[in-house]
Amino acid sequence: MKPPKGVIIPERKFFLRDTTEVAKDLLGHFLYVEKRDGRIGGRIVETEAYLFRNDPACHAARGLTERNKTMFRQGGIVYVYFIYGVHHCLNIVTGPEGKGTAVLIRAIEPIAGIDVMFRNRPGITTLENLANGPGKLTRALGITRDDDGTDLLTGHIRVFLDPCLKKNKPKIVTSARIGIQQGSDKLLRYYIANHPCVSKR
DNA sequence: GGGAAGATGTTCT
DNA sequence: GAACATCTTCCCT
Repeated sequence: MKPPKGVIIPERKFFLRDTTEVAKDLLGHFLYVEKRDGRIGGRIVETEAYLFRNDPACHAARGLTERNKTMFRQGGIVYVYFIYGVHHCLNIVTGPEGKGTAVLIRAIEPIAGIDVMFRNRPGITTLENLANGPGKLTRALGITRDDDGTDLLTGHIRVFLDPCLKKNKPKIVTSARIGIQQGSDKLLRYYIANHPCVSKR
């Protein structure tokens, strides 16, 4: 994929770091998908970390299975799973191979291919509601289990870094993760303060 | 604007 | 058979 003008292309080591660091550092940067309809995507505004060690909410916590095996690959790989019989969720694997940790992308601010996203989300009328939640985001971007295992450094899904954030760091809010029972006491959800596209305050 | 209900594939007990 | 990293619709205030 041809990167947008002025962005920085991350190296593999960006994703091989500590999961909570990656989850925070992804905020404000760009996520793009390029398929039949051209390049669509936007700015990441909300993430959650899933840690494996001591984290029962993490899919990898119960060991390697057919469903979660992608989570045990090296950092920078996309892990997509199907939930509630209805929705897909997009994760970015972090750490070295075999670690079993990942960052859930919970929301983006749409920037490119907005018309395509509206087409993918019939009935939605506002920009804020287009991708402000993990299931909504995958629907808007057209991501399914077929995209599981895509490498963010070479594939049709990419992360690009915004150089402007080095000077203007976004204000990050930390909170408990959403929609889980076990491990809900851990503060592993991160989002950009006062951003309209965050799923929940 | 908010709470309840329903949809429904895949994994695990 | 239950649980699940969710979203939408419907009805109420």
